[in-house]
Amino acid sequence: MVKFDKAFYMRDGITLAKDLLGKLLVREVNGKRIVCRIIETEGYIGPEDKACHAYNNRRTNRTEVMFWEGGHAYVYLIYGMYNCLNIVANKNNKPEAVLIRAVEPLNEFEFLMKNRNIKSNKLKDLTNGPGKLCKALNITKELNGYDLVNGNELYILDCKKKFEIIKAKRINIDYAEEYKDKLWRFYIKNNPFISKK
DNA sequence: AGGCAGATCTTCT
DNA sequence: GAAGATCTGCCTA
Repeated sequence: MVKFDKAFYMRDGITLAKDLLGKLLVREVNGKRIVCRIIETEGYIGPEDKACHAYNNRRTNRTEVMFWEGGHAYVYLIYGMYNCLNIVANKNNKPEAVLIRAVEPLNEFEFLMKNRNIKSNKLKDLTNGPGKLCKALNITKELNGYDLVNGNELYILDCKKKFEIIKAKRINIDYAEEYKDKLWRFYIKNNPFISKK
């Protein structure tokens, strides 16, 4: 299996959101190598997307990484408690990113359980949400700006497995006016690890 | 099966 | 000072 090169990430955020489905997200930490399949994503494309943190080219400490060229990790804290992992897309100064909303764990289940520390012992509760998967995979703001092309702590591998893609509205962006109804959420049909519906 | 409160804190106005 | 790309446990039915 092949690690993606820069060119894979240097495309628009919607195309990348679709193309990341089914690919393998790899996290190396504590001497372990955790492999997950990406099941659900959302595209955010500044500056015109009102749901995007970089709407109207808003460039701040937080959104800075979105303006970098594709292939970096954008990790931010949400609701004071949870981290969310995004994959930066497109070229330099095109603030676009793909939110990873859900993944399917393929190994190291006990490690993920321990990180999550919840009552449920169901496998599907481990990583079926953006905050959940970050906690399970030990992804924090230390990885903000991380280079997915050259790094070995977090990266993405190709996978040729086939599946059907469902398009849907993005989640929890009611403030985004006409952009809240864009079908920029994508997930793999019939996969049990979807975050909602 | 669905609704709700609470946890918790960075970011930007 | 308010809001937010969320999640969990507890409650009712």
